[in-house]
Order: sequence, then structure tokens, then C-alpha cells
Amino acid sequence: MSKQELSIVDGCAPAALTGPPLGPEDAAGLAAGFKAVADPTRLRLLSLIGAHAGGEACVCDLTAGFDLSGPTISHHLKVLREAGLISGERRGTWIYYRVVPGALATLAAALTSAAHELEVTA
Amino acid sequence: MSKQELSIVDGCAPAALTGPPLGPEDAAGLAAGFKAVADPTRLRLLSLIGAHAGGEACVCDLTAGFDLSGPTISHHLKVLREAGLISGERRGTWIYYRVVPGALATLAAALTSAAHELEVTA
DNA sequence: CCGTTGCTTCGAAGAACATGAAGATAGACC
DNA sequence: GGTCTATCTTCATGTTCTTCGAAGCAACGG
Repeated sequence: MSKQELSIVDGCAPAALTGPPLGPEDAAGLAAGFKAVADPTRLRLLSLIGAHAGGEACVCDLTAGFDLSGPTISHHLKVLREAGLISGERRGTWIYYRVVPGALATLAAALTSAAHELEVTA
Repeated sequence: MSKQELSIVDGCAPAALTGPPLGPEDAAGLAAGFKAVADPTRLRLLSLIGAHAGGEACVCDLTAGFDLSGPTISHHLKVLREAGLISGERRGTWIYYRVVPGALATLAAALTSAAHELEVTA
């Protein structure tokens, strides 16, 4: 088996921590998404891209804000891309990355639904 | 004491992926929270505890739903506890765990604020 | 056509993590 | 008090992740 691309928005499954006890498959898909975000570098990358003018940034803008080598930034970008959280587009010399809004919202929804239910229960 | 307890609700920092470009410290704290959730076992653990009657469950109820050994479940419970996502209380023979609602909401807020801003921008 | 710049992939070293086996602790029951 | 069950804590091991350097494509300018 090669490298399977686990995307958050794959089957648009409404996986959440509430309701049904969450089967192993849903848990694995959700965990893959959180794992992509569970890194300070990737979190800042996401933040930097989102905060940039126009909602998109080229890699040269990103590497400037870190004390990491180019290949390392590229690696984290790839992880984010394979998780379906960002999308890259080549325009001339530079490649511009932008955040995919739906993926972030899906991840947040799994958490908020659980938090909401808990508040109601409490 | 080398092992520092990284709790999501530590300094109630309003860290989010939006607004300021997210400094290294905030990113690290946020990443620690997501890392605790970035595991299928812990995600299901969280789901199981939340879905249980009364919002709390003892370890014996939890281990039944997994193909993992007791110590392994205990380990994941410890990670969740140190991240401030759950709290355990001993009542007689069993220890009952319950989900801390605020921590989950804090994590979700960091994602939702970013997703919301992106939708508005788009 | 050739050199430069931007970004990615390949390969590898080191650290961190998940898991299980064995031992230790806390409470319940006789 | 003694023993049993339930849970937690080390310790060891195999796997995965992070990071870097070197090499490989793609686009621009001479």
C-alpha cells in the first residue's frame, strides 16, 4: 500500500463527537485532520496564509517568518495540502497557497457540537 | 520536574488563527491541544465519555470498547487529562472521567474564527 | 542556450509517540 | 488483617514524525 491521501472533506461525513459513539473509521478520518493541525509550524503557516492580503501567500512570504529550512516548510505545506486544508496554485514564478474554508469548518464542527451538547447536559 | 502540564485553558489566551499572525507561543499551546485530539483512540475515548449516561464513565466502561490493553487506555486518558480536556474523579472502586466543556470549545473557537473570517473574505 | 531563482522530492539522522508487560498503589470485601 | 479487583506507573520496543542537506523540475532573464 502506498501513501493514501486522507482528506477531511472526503466523503463529507458528518462525523462528530456527539450522538453515536463514533466508530473507528470516523475517528481515524477526524484524527488525520487534527494531526495535520497539531503542529505549531503548520498552525502558524495556516495563520500566515489566512492573514495575508487576499487570503493567499506564496512560499517565499512564508519561509521568511520561520527559522526553518525551505524543504521543511515545503514538507509542512504538503501535509496541509494532502489533508485538504490548503490548495496551491502556480501563477508564473510563484506558487500561491490559500486556505480551504470548508475543511477548517468541518474540523471545528466536530468539536463545537460536542462542546455544545456538554454545556446543555451540564 | 521536567514534565510540564500544558493545559488548553491555562491562561485563557484567546489564541486564534485569525487576526494577528499567531506567535510561536500561542501556536505551541494550541498545537498541544490539537495533538491530544489527533489520535483515533483519544477521539473515541472523548466521544464515549461524552455519550455515556450522565456525561461520565469509568475506565472499565471505556476499555470494553477497544482492542487495546488497560495500560494503553490509561496512557491515553493521562494525555487527555494533562491537556485539560477531561477530569477524573475517584468514587469508591472506580474512577469516573468527564469531559471539560471549556477546553473543547476553546479549541473549536480557534478553528471557527478562522473559517468564519475566510468565508467573509471569500 | 545557459544561469539564476523558487519550490519540490529524495534520503537519512534524531526525537517523540503508541503500545504492551511487569510492578506498584488504592479501595472493597471477608 | 488478608486478599482480591481496579487503576496507575515505570520500563522497553517498534513505529512514526520532524528536520535537514542534496538533488531534481519549472519559470524567468540574459
